[in-house]
Amino acid sequence: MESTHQYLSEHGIRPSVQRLAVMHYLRNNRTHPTADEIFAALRKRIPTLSKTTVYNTLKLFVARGAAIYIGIDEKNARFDGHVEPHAHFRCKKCGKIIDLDVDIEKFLPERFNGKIDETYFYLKGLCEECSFTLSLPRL
Amino acid sequence: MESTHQYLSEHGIRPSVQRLAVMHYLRNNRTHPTADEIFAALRKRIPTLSKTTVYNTLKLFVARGAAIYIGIDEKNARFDGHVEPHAHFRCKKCGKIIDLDVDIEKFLPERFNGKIDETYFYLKGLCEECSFTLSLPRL
DNA sequence: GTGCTTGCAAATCGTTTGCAATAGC
DNA sequence: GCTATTGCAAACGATTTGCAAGCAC
Repeated sequence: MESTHQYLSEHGIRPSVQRLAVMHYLRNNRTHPTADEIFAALRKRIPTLSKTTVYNTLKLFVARGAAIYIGIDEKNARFDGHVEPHAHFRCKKCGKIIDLDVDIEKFLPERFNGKIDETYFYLKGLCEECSFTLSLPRL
Repeated sequence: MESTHQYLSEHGIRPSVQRLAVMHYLRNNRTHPTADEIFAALRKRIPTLSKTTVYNTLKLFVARGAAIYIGIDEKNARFDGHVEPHAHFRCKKCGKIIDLDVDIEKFLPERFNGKIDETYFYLKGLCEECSFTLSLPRL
């Protein structure tokens, strides 16, 4: 994988210890974390890190197209450091969010006279593990 | 259009002045309003209405499948009283949210071993009016 | 009267803002 | 030294909660 330094640089984002840490976390943990989850995870290595900086940094990343905002969870904003178009699935039992390869391009409406430049495709239901668990007989 | 009374009844929701008003507003104003917008609009006719009731009511509608939650706007929850699957487009200039007929069924992922039971397709960009306005020469 | 519904006030909590301290060139 | 960045504390605002009063059958 491309270095985090280089990835930030390609998006016109000056590196800092905090920014590198947040982006590295996003790109190496495909869990679609909340700002708070990122904060909790990085605080161990960077004890001076503040939640404000995590929020500032995520906002900067999204503005520069280096990360995407995921609105699949009604409670919290979630973020993804992989910006190539793809769909997200959220399990209603375990809460896990999974990336799905869906060719979103080919489903854009044919007759629409505006200009579409962002697409979000969210799916909800039961993930494989949770549907399997539910199908087991009660002990 | 089907009566609001009947629509609520079909979803197992007991009618009340407040519930009828909220659902009638949702089904007759396809603006995908926020709880606050609904509250502000109905307060005129029902001066005793409280925002808590609007929230309670919307939550009940979503739980019973009589309305859907729309997470396209990062600031507020929005609601739609039309529950047949369709996509939503939000103009980044004027903020308007438009319904789009997109056959969501046809682009569900083929190989996915979980169970999908909710789909949300959100598009963002410039609506027809706003892209036209932007293309005009400055006066 | 019993259970459901409403609505007020207060609490909650994710996120933003103001601003002074700090770091990097 | 100057500008960008960080981080603390306070503010904000949408939504939720606790609970007492009101309504319906």
